[in-house]
Amino acid sequence: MCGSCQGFTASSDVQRRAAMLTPDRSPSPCTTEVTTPTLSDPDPEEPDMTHWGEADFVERCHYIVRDRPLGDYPESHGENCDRPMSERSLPQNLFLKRCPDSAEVLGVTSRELIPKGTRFGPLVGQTYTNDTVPKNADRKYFWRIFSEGLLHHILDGFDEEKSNWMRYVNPASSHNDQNLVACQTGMDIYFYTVRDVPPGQELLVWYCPEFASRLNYPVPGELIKKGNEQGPIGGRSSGRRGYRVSDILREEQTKPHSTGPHHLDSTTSHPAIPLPSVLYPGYPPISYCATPLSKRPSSPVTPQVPIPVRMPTGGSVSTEHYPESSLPGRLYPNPRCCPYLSPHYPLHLGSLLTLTQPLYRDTLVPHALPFHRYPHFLHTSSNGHEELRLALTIGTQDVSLTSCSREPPLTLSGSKKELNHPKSSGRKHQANITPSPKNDIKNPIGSQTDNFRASKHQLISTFHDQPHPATARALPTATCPVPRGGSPEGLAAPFDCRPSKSRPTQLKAIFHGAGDGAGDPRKERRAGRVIGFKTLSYPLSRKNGKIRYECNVCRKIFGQLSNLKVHLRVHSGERPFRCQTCSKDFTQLAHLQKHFLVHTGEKPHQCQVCRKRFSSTSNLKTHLRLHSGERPFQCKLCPARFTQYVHLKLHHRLHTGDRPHRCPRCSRAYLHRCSLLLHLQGFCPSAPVLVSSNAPSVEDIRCTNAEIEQFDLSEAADSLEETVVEAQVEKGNSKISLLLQEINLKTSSHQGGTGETKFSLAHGLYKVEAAAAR
DNA sequence: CTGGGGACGGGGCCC
DNA sequence: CGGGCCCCGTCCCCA
Repeated sequence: MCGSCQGFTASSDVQRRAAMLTPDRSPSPCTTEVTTPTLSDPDPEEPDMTHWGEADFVERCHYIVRDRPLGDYPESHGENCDRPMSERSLPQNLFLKRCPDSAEVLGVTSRELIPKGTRFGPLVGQTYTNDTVPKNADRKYFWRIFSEGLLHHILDGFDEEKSNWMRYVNPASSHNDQNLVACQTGMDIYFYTVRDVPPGQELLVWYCPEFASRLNYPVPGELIKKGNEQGPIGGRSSGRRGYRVSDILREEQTKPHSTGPHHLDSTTSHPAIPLPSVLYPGYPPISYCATPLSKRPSSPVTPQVPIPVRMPTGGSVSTEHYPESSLPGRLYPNPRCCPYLSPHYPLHLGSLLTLTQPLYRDTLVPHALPFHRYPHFLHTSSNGHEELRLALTIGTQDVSLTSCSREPPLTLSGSKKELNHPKSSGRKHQANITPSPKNDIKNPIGSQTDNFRASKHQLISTFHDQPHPATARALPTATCPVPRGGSPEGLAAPFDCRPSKSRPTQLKAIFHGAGDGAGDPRKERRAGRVIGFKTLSYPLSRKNGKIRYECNVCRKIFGQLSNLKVHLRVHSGERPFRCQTCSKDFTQLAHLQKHFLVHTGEKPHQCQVCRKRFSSTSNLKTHLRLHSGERPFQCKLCPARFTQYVHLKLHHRLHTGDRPHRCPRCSRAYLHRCSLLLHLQGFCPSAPVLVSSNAPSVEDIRCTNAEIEQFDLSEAADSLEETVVEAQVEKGNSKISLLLQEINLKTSSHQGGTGETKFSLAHGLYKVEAAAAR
């Protein structure tokens, strides 16, 4: 590091000093630098900076002081190089105030005048998630990082070897004492001086108003007031340091939370971090993402933008310092517009997710991804018109995310849906979830994709819109804990960001759309909003006094609405349950649970005869036929019988050559004459095309012939054939021709009315007429 | 080709 | 209303 850039030199002339220093936002090889004043130079009449928003500090801060490189400490200080990382990171314009007896660090003091509007940081510490935060963690050094109003992760400065000097900065207990404010920028925390700090003055920090608001903490002005109201707890030794941590924590842990639905995790001593409610499996983890990144197959898609995303495996330490500007080969997004790509990336699901190279894929696939489990991956740019894309790999699947904040109104045809988030300050955004094309084959129903994307994003947005549940808490005063330093967090409110119990309600709402009338299909219809299949009205009918719910896609009838809703996933392509091990998605949790037995090797179903075990009851039942001798699937053309239907179908192929009823125009042949007759009722693709509005489409013909094929192999065809043959014998062939004419007429009149295929109608009529012929 | 088994999709029903 | 359980059906693989 060059000498000219080693922090400030002692001088009272701020402007002169600043002119010698590095401009803001410019990467410098020096770690301690100060920028030239910007257009918004300090103004003597400038309003109180303690009321600035975080964006104001980002925009208007004048100077940047970076940490000292870790290897730099011994040379410059000549002190004990055995100091922990936190001490070695101290910039040269600061010094540590130590206890004379024990050399224990008591605080951080300015070595020289530090001008107003100087930024320190970012804060470095150990990163915790809900899963990785130790039960007995000392929360005194906890700093909470928020995203979209939700707790994102925790930075813990407790470990001196895994944190920087900022851990030693004491919290301010009054507005008068405060000279630093803490702001969150992106996923980092910075300290800004809100007044000139003369040499020898201790740095004292409190949250900026925005930060305090997120935490439901008092702003400094209120802090002292509340502290006075509360009165001392155990007295104050320094007159500045606030509150006895142990008392507060003890109180917090024994006192039920009075606000909101939050509750303590019964299994842990600390409140849990809100995480997506669906985290599956609940089984013991078995080597999630065990494959090292280097061994993963590289993507065939060339990354367009390299995004450095590190996903440490939980509790990792961030010891690097990250300039805001880009470095060659590594792109660091501007935290102001893309704050979520910070190197201090959240470690949620760190053991479950692995981020590899970014991929931009715009192929739309109606293949559901349970992104509501990873809401922290979806963020909106602060610029309402910008689009932020994230690319990542979940399991083995490459996914690109597109987040944009401007959306056209919702339409049925799969366009994007406007979202209203009542609790998100009017912010609107949408995320497009785009799995890689390698899953395209799973569900090639393109028109449903956008609908699904919209609904998924509603899910995600809902998580983001959870109100921060931290409880406002009066701050008692207390003696100064030793060692000193620590976050204001450690002195104040409990660490509690539980998922809201109201979440299911919100989840319900998002499936039907957000905003007015969300969740109410009637209101949705009135509002003219329809989201995919989920909000389509469903025809209702009554049978024996019970409501029957009909799928208006395939016309299936369900006795319970919940069954219909699950069924609709078949059409929407939604597969909300993902196996974290192999990334397969399922429509139902039960299916995922069954599937997971594949990974665990568990076979819970045992044959009581031979003790052989099976993973599913179905397979056990099939197996039991071997013992019972039951062969329910009999060939119609020979005495062969089978234990499984699939074997009968394969067997039927042997008889294909024996199909006596051949279509004179195409290659199709049938076992039963009635099948051929049905085929000839307008479903032979080689038949002359009739110019008629009722003429079936190519797709109709294909589907119907497939149905006829199935019917031909079924027992129903056998019985029907017998009946019709009997009718023919009794009443002559004219009956058949009349019957077929009737079928033709009626299918024509029904077509397009109910969505039934011609075959099903014809088949039904055929049966009716056959019964009548008897 | 047959037989056996594994895995999965989907619906019904109950709580 | 949603989750859990059970069941049936289907596809696929392999010996």
